[in-house]
Amino acid sequence: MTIGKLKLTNSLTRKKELFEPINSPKVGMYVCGPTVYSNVHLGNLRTFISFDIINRYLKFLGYKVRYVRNITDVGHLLDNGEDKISKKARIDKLEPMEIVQKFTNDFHNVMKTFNVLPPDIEPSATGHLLEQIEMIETLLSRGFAYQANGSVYFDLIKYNKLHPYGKLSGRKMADLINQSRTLEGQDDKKNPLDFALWKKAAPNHIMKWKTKWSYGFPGWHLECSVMSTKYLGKQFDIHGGGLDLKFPHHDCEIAQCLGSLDKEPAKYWMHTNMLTVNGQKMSKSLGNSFLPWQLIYGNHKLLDRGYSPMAIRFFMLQSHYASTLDFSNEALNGSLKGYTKLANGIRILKEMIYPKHDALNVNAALINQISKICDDCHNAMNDDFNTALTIGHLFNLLKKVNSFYSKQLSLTDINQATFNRMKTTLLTFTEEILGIKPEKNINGHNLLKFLLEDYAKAKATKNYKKVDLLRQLLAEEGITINDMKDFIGWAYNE
RNA sequence: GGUUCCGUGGCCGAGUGGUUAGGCAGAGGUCUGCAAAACCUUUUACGGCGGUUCGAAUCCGUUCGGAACCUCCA
Repeated sequence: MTIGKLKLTNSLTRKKELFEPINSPKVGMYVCGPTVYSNVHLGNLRTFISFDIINRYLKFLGYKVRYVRNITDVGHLLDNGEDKISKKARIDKLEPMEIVQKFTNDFHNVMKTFNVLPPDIEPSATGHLLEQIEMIETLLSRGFAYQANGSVYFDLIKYNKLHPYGKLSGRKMADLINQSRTLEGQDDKKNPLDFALWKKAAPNHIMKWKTKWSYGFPGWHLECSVMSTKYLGKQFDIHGGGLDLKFPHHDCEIAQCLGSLDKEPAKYWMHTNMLTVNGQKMSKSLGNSFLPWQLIYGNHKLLDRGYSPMAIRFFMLQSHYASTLDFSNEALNGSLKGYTKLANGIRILKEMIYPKHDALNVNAALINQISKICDDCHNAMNDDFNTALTIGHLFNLLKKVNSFYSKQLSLTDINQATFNRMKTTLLTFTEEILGIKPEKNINGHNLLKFLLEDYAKAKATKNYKKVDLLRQLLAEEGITINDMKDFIGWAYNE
């Protein structure tokens, strides 16, 4: 066996571990989704593309994955205690649910545009208020929470006596207490580190629900604990999110789950790294973030041009999810060219058929080489979903395909089984696992065929004026004509 | 200050003890009416210093530089 087993980096242990699901072949995966008070930006997109790959690859390996990705539609507070969605609703004079719907729609459009598969369940915080209230009650009854002025807070000092708080991010309570910052409206807390489970709403607050504690709303961390538990059980396999959620959000989730259920919620924690611009994290507050649409259409002052969604997806997959990825025109241009090369190769490969022949010239070395590259692709994905390395191997395979196409290598040198494996591997990894799908489709294949025949005739009669004209006309339609040794080929332009 | 991480060739970006990552760009070649595409060959490399080792980009120490988190963030 030359193909190994799946390993992934577990943020909880900081080690690369063999992936062993709790109830194989079932796999439960929870990923923190967006807060829908504005458009998702490119950095958010990177995270969701990364988990899309993980979802796709786990399914490819035959696991029965239940992928849950939430929509946060309440509970994210600003420094002054106002809810992000409430604030946007107040400014735009809209119902909070109109804000939520608008940006949820945008989020879904972006996901679809970038070929991100939808999750199996996409729960929202406001749809799970009863469950959240129940968890608060459990925490209160177990003594890990306390009421103060209509709000309920998680008692971290008490919790920390039983379970170390901050183990995911490597923080210690003593250090945290020394460094905590005083925020507005936190006078009710026993300890500044305690976080809200339920927050009493100010009179002008629009999003609020009646409970025995107050008219109020749930704290942000609570929804993820509640919804992951509800749909995946007390313990599930993978919990993911952006690196910036590791602390405090994910440490708080662990505290809520352990505090109410006595179980570690997730076996493996996975964190995706940040997209950077000139070495700095892309974020809304720094003003260096791009919207996906701006990148597609090229309408941003930092952009030289627009890039197609698949070129952008390819760009992101050329790095590992746990590394930062720096964003620049130069890097994007490089990826665009690489992507175009891959897309053209895929088109050629789809039309390539193994010829009928007497297999006399079988080249064992070539067969071994091709099968090794196919193994390499699997092993690269098995190594913590290393898409960058996988793409490297796919290009090695692509070279073979192109060599067969241009007849620099002959298909009669390999047997049918090798041909089939080469074809299946390249197509499956590119389209199913990496989710890179063809963007351009030529309508009017017959017309193209006719023009290429005409072109060939013009060439044969050395009518170069016509030859050049046909080349130019087709170039304007996005097609490059390639004169091959004994036939006329074509490819997509960038 | 605490926690975590990074520094690879012109650009992006894998690799973690010995053997070509890959893409883009550059050079040469095959092919070509000229091109283009493709393929082949090829230049530029592991921040500095010290250590471990037969051997280090990879391990250890140190130093310089950069980033993220500690406030909402994917």
